This record gives sequence, structure tokens and C-alpha cells, in this order.
Amino acid sequence: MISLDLIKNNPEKVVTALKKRAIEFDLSKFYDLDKKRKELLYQADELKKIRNEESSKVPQLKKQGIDCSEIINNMKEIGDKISQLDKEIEIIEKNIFDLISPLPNLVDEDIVAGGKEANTEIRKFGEKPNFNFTPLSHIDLCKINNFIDYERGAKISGNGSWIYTGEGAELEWALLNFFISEHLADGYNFILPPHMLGYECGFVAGQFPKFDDEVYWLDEKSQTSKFLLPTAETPLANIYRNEILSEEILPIKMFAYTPCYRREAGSYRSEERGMIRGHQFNKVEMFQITKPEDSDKAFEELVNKAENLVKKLGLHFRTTKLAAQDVSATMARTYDVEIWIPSMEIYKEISSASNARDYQARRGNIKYRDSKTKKAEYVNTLNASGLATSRLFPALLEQYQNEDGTINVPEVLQPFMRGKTIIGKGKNVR
RNA sequence: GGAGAAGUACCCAAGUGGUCGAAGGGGCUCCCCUGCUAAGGGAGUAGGUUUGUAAAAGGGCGCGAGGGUUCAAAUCCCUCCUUCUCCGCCA
Repeated sequence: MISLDLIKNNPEKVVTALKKRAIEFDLSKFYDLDKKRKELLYQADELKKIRNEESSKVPQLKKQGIDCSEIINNMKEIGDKISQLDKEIEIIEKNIFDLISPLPNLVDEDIVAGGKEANTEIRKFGEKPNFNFTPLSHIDLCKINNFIDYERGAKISGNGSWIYTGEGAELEWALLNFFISEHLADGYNFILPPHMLGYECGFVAGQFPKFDDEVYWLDEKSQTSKFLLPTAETPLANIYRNEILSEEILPIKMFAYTPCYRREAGSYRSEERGMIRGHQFNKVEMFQITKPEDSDKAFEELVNKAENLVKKLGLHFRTTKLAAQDVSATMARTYDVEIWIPSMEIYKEISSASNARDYQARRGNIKYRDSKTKKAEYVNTLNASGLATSRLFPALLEQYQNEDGTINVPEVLQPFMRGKTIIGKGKNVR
């Protein structure tokens, strides 16, 4: 939610930022509504003041035995006017909300306009691996080594689902354990949230109402039904909803492991077969709540943390800064960590680090009390995957494959895999 | 799933139609006394939001949330949420 004050006080800034996302927004509609709202509010408040004053006279007058029926009748009339005005105000306020709440976050000044093509690479780590043999795709590697059972996964849950088996499951779990232990070492608070959430959570995180068809609803979609989380960001952004936090507990640094459940309707493409895009994937998500002046620093920290995980795994990746239209609606800036997948010859996102600034905080009414001014101010929220495995797992298999189809285990994962240095039976054993 | 009870400010808690912007504690802040602690005395301590203004003053709303009744609601009615107790059911 964009600040209404900002729209009033600095409309050029709003218009300019929205333009970068190719959104033309006519502010005059808002000004008209706002003006009308104030007029009606003034009328209603004046009448309420009169009603309060007059009504409070009644008990004394009654004590004195004076007849109050005139006051009571007059106030009844005023009461009718008040409720009519209140109704009009409510409608106008809803109109304002409907006008403003769908607007995306304002991107930071240094974020360039344009879509994916305008994304810029800011860092690169490692090199594309050179194989002196013909490398296999992760799908073949998974099949050969029985890491993933695609067929039976589809049998029991449909297209876009898979089963990790044996050493595949072990590797997946080792990755998650590795991430978790790294975050714990950095002092982040480990959260295991519920996976079933109420509608409000989706709104606050900024995914709803626009994307409320892209999650799984346990019942029919409604305000009272629950949905399966599409990312741990959704519950994490809501933990402190409607709270005023004390300044001392900021920044809050936390992370969660959850599966992520997504319909991914219509987005399945043949080049994304295997486990690149599924209806359920595992992710460790980092989340920070900071004071506004600290969020840039926190953002750099999150990006670095995500990159470090991939570095420690020894995998080739790049980091890109997204252009305005590629930054999700909730966010002011986003950097993607993208990993090299040899068989696809592309970089695929494994972490998206974003600063929402106060956008989610406004939607969720999350504030902190400033110790100097004693005022309640909106916090900033940030999130970054740390990491999602569904692209990392394929990249790891492909980048670490041997000619015989076995996989070398990165050193940092070995402690989480009972010391194994190599996994898979390879293609010769079939 | 069924029955009952409850949700009041940082915490506990009084308050069942009208000076309640909410008694009383505790806590916290300041002061005094005593004098390193403990104890005692005094004072202060509601926020959020909105309107308004140069800033203020002054208004509106506010007692889990949302509706309703009433001239007037923390107080009555309805719906929902949460917590607790008991019963049932079940991994």
C-alpha cells in the first residue's frame, strides 16, 4: 500500500515511480475522493459533537424532573443524518482503498524502467563448468541414480509433482540442513510456521487479491477459508501484523523452512520438465523487519547471505538487479541470484532478495515505537530465499556430475550426508 | 465435534445503559526521606487513528473484531475470532 500522504505531498515522485512500471495513474480521481471525504467527515463529526453534548445533558435534566423529549427527538433526527453521512463516508473510503491498494510499490530511484530485458548483471561467481565428456541433464541423472521418481510422483499427485527417493531425498534434506545451520550461525531466529493461512495473510504479503487464484484453497476461495502458503514470506510477513514493536527488538531477523505450494496454472513448459517448476517445492526463506533507515543495510546482508550459500556450494551463479517491471508489485527493489543450469544453458532464479520498504507494513499495520519521537512508525520488511532447492538441486547434479553419472557431494554438504563424498550408482550399474 | 466460562490500557483487575477518555493494584519515570541494598512518602504515566493548524488549541472514533438497538453502550442484542475448563472423537 502506497502512503496516501506521499500521494498528497509528493505526487510527482509517485507518478514517476509508477511510470517505470509502465503504469499511468491519474491522481485526480484520488484528490476528488479525498476532498469529498473530508467534507463529509467534517459534517458528520460536527453532528456527532452536538449529539454527544446534548445527550450528556439528559441525565441531569431528568434528575431535575425536566422533560427531555424534545432533545431526544432532535437527537433522533441528527442520528439519522449521522448514519447517512457515515454510510457515504464508508463508501468513499472503500473507493479510495480500491483505487490505491492495487497500486504496486514505488521502485527505488536507482531502479531502471523496463522489463526483463533491462535487468542488469551486477556480479558473477565461478565459471560455467567445462566437461570433457557429454554431460547429462538433471532429469537423466535423477533417473539413472533413482534420486527422483517422476512417474510415481505424477501417479499419486499429478503432473508437476515428484518424489525424492533414497540419496535424492538425502541430498535435498542435506541442502536444507546446510541452509538452516548457516542461518542459525548468523543469529537468525528459526521459524516453523503453519502452512495453512487465512486470507488476510495473502493480502498483507501483497499477493492477494491479484494472485489469489494461484494458491491452493483448502475449501472454496473466500475470506474465511484457508490456503496453502505459496512461500514462507506469506506467514513471516504476518507474524507481527497489527502490532507496535518496541524499537529494541529491531531488526528482527528470522528464517523459515517450508514447502511452497503453487498452482503454477498454465506455466508448465516443456523446457521446464523435471523439477524446475513444480506445485510443491522446498524453500528456506529469510525475512527481516527493520527500521526504515536500516533496511538498505539489511538488504545487502540478505543478498550476501544468499550468494554465500551458493558460493559455499561451489556453484556457478550470477546476481542480477531487476528492472522495474520485473520487480514484483510488493517490492521497491529486487536482486535475483540465478544459477547456471548446464543442460538448459540458462541461469535460473534460486533466490529473490527484495526490500518491500513500508509497503507490506502498511498493509499489515506493522509499526515500531521510535524511542526519540515516541511515535509509532511503519517498519520496513525484507525477504530473500535462502534458498529454494528446486533449481539448486538440478544445478548441483549437473555441475557436479562425473562421466559415469555419479555425483560429487560438495564439501559443505558432506557432514549432512553422513560423510558421503559421492552419491549415485551411476549409469554403468543399471 | 458438543457444553460452559472469559476477552477492559504495559500487566492484573473493578465496572451491566448516562460526567467512563474507564476505580484500584502492579510495573515504569521523576522527586523526597533513609542514606550503597531493602523499606517508606509524594508526583507522573492511553494509545492508536482521523480531522484541524504554521505549530497548537479544539473535534470524531476507541474497552477482542464486525454489525445492531438507543437521544446515549465497556455495559443490551446478533455474528465471528481467540483463550480456558469439561465431554466426545481420533491420528
